[in-house]
Amino acid sequence: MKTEISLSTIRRLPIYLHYLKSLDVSQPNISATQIAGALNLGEVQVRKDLASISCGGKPKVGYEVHKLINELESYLGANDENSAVIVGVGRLGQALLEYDGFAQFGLEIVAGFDVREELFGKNIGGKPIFDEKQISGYVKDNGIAMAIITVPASFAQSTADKLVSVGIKAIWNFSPTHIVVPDTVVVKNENLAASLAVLSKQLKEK
Amino acid sequence: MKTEISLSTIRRLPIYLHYLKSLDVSQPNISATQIAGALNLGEVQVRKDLASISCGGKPKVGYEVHKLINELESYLGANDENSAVIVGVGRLGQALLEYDGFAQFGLEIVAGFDVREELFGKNIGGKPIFDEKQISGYVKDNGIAMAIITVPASFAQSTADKLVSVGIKAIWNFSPTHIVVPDTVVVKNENLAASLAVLSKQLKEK
DNA sequence: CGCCTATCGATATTTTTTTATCGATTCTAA
DNA sequence: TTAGAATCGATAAAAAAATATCGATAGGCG
Repeated sequence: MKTEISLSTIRRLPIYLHYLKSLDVSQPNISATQIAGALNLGEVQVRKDLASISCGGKPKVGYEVHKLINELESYLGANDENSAVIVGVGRLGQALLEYDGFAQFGLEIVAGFDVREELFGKNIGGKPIFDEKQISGYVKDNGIAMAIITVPASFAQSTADKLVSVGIKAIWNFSPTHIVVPDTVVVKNENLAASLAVLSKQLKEK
Repeated sequence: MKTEISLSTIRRLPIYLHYLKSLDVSQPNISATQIAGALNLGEVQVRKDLASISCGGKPKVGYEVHKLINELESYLGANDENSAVIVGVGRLGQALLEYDGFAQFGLEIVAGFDVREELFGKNIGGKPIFDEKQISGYVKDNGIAMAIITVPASFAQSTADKLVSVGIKAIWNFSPTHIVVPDTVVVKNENLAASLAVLSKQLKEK
């Protein structure tokens, strides 16, 4: 199927992938009903989501688990632009550099950048840390398209501007501020405090 | 106005709040048009969102900035259940313990829990770290309703089960696994790797 | 083999969210 | 003091997402 896949669907695909991988290998097939039950989703929704990336299951037996995993991985991971850099190697930046779940999606954080001299040349999570001044060269030389911003809020927008100017096309911003970028660039503002506030709000509404 | 506020709207409220706070104090009023322009949203959407929590602005002049901030803060922060604990004091847990943006929403992370003895009694970000065995008592004694899970994936579900059993009502899960909880509990699964994968996907679709 | 059940995929319906339109209100200024 | 522009709030329309319905098909079983 080749219609446009909605963002809501794309967001659920990694969840399916993860769940399928957690299954016992001895289970060759799985039904949408079962997936829906395990993940607390509607079974029709699961079928629709899977229909958008899979070539289909069989009535009564469901989908082949390994085939589905392949299809999900190839959809999510088939991506040339899969390297990212981190700007701002504080606690959070370090946590992300050491986080080992990215590879599952064919993604890799390849380097960190900071302004603090004492970090230059260090290795964190096996990734080198460089002087922030070198970002431009590094990004251009290596054709990097994605960047993660974990600098203090007051530097977030200027960092984003700089990244955009050197050719970054996707930004994941963890600074507690909302950055604005040109339409040609994809940005996800991840405000942790705001997320917790929303959760707290949901809790209260119950 | 007292109609149910949609989750999409609630998610945008912290963004408005943050933006308003970033404004020059000398600006007493602001229009939906201006907010929409700065944040890249539709101006009607901004008006509708604000209408749900504010008692209104005036034509031609817009909204009063300080009043709007108050209204947003009181909506987002007026919450008794505003203390959270963190389970799993690794890099990410530490980063969150030191993160200072939560107070803005009237939220506080009050303690961390881990299984590693060498952490017991330590202070991180001014917050005490305890033995995970003490969670139950702590949560009950202090009436904590929210918990953040930053343990390795393989312990995430069991940690969640335990938290639910001691009375936690909202869980923010950072382990790269999808946890399932009873309907009475609010959960947000925050899979960092999956988020980056989605961003990467969006980038590719362009 | 023929019936029953689980499940798929497609289409239709409902609900939710976003966007557009328009009359009413308030300020500015001639 | 009246014309004009900016902006609000409400209602309507459109778009997107979630959910329900239903015929078709594959396997199990008498």
